[in-house]
Amino acid sequence: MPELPEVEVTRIGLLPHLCGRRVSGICVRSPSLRYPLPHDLGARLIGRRLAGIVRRGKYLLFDFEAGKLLVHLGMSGSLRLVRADLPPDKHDHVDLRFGDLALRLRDPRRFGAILWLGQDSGTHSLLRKLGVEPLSDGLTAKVLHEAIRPRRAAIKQVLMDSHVIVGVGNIYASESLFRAGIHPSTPAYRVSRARCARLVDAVKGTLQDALAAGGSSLRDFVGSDGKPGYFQQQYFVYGRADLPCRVCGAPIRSLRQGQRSTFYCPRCQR
DNA sequence: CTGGTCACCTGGAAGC
DNA sequence: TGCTTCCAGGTGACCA
Repeated sequence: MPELPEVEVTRIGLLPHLCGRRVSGICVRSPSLRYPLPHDLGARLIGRRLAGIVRRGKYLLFDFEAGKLLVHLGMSGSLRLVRADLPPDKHDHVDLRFGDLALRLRDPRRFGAILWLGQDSGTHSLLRKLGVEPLSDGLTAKVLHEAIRPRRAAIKQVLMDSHVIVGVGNIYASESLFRAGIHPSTPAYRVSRARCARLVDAVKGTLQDALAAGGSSLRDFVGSDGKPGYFQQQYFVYGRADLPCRVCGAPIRSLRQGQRSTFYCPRCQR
């Protein structure tokens, strides 16, 4: 599920409930996710006050002042707030307890991650080489154009490269290219400056719309089923192979790029 | 450096 | 019904 909008919706949903509260206990039910879980999580966290939650790309950083807890949701992860006495599901791997509330990580595929970063959070290898934040002023046509100029790979794959731009996953890469009218197989270096400008607007617009769709249903975040609404979003092309393009009616096509499926409209995207 | 492929893991849907 | 195969929203490691 989680691309940037879902991660951000999660962050915004958690913040008002947890900020300023202290960890009263932890429960680890699985030895490892993508990486082994820190063995000393309890010692690091219990009694610590959560000062804030920031997002970098698809990483959430829980700021406990003494250090930061990095959480990544992988392909199938979700974070929910539940009553601490709610029995865990099979794939509920970790609880961080804040009094009678528990922040519960569920991740069936276990591609997610929890790491303790200590003080040097900015220099951690997972974060150091990340690209520009798409919703920040740092992403401009000029920046994108220069970043992709040396790249011969398909624009769709470069768009998903987190060392170029963070947070654009498989769904929103297809959606953004549709909005920009760019064919996903176009070699990145051949995307002109003018088309980079369209693409920048498309990426920002796509992510912002998804964010708005998710944010609009955040009311029930606590104790909810963990699906804060972003599934209602209507995609232009993703998952719509053979269906008519919502703009021109031509059948949407799909192809494989780097073992991922891509969807596009052969008439709207050149 | 770059681009291509693989691996990690589980579950749901489709095919036979 | 039951077995097999394919596919899934991420990303780092490894190779040429």
